[in-house]
Amino acid sequence: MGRAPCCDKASVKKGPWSQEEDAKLKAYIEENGTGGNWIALPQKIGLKRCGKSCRLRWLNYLRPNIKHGDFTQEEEHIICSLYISIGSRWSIIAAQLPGRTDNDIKNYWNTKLKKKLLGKRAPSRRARANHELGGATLAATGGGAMCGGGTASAAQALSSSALERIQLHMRLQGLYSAFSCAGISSNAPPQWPKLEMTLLPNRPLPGVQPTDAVATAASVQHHPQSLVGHNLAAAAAAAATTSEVFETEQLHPAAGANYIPGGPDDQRTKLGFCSSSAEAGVLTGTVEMSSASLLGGGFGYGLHDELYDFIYSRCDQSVGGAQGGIVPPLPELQCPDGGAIIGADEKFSAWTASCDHGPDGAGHLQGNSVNLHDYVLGYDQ
DNA sequence: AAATGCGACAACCGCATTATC
DNA sequence: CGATAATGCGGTTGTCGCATT
Repeated sequence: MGRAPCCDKASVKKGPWSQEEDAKLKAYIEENGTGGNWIALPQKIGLKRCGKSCRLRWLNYLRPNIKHGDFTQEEEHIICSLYISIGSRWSIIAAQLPGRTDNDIKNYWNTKLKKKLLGKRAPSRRARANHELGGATLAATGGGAMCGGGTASAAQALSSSALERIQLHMRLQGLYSAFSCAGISSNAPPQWPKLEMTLLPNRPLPGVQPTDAVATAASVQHHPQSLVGHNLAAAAAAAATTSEVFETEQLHPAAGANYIPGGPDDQRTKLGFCSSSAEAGVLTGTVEMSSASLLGGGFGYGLHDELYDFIYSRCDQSVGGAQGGIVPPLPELQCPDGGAIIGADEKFSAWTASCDHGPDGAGHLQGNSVNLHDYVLGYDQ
């Protein structure tokens, strides 16, 4: 026995809403509220719509203070940061962006931000070769090849969302390890994500478990800054916080003398990037984007700047080796059986292979690869 | 000018979770 | 405490408009 339908589909209208329907629904809810029963609501007001459809229409378009389009950089910051951290939990992300709906954010991510972040890299030669040899590829996100040799199921266990997050993480890990390789202290603090700064203080993340991507990636790198410490239960109530609080308490956290509202440092701080001065005490080296320049050292261009520029396509405006917006491709992901590669890139891998990433290899960049198993276990999707 | 491709967005669908009886 | 209903959520699809061929 299947589940009973929520409404009689034969007598329910589908498709775009008319102005009359919108007006009816809006007028009724503004006057009477939803009555706590969306299913019964359309009959009350004479709408031939499913209750779920009414709810969606109200939540996404008719309720007051809804914003559409024109996402700000701050909002992009938060979306990117949270997506990397918690994945496609759009309702949670939406709760951090007053006036935005989960549907809006989801669409914005799928149509713009995802391409911005993941769609810039051409497939590696190896990935192409795998594809030519019959290996399936994850073309949609520009991702690497699936596990080959009959291990496709392992890769299939990863959703595209998880893979996107892996890709983003791997890029970050690649940048992070660049510091280690350049002889910079391996005890350097975690650079990403610093959600403690990005999230509203009173808007913790519900349902974010230690097994989630960031926690996993962070823990295996001895990064204490995972999401684990957040108060998960209070999220729903927290989501009702005003945008003013959001602006004043969250997005302008810097109180130091160097803080310039709206300035570059401001933007970076909002996303959780330390200011270059703040990290100077630990990170005295520099990193550049291209593999060649990574080997050769560079100018005072920090990891956070790199990442910021990466996200906002500013590499071509920056100092150092980044050229023409080219970002360093992903290091490789290796399946547990050691046989297959995800997101391979020869240049970057060759470079990382030359680095010593520490004694306890599990979960670290190991030579030119990372054990996929660590990630598979960490994802819940 | 027509055909085609593509991006953006609104809406639907089905599953999971929560509330109620 | 289990069954059922209602709601919430994320993935997917459909449609429209614009750009390109």
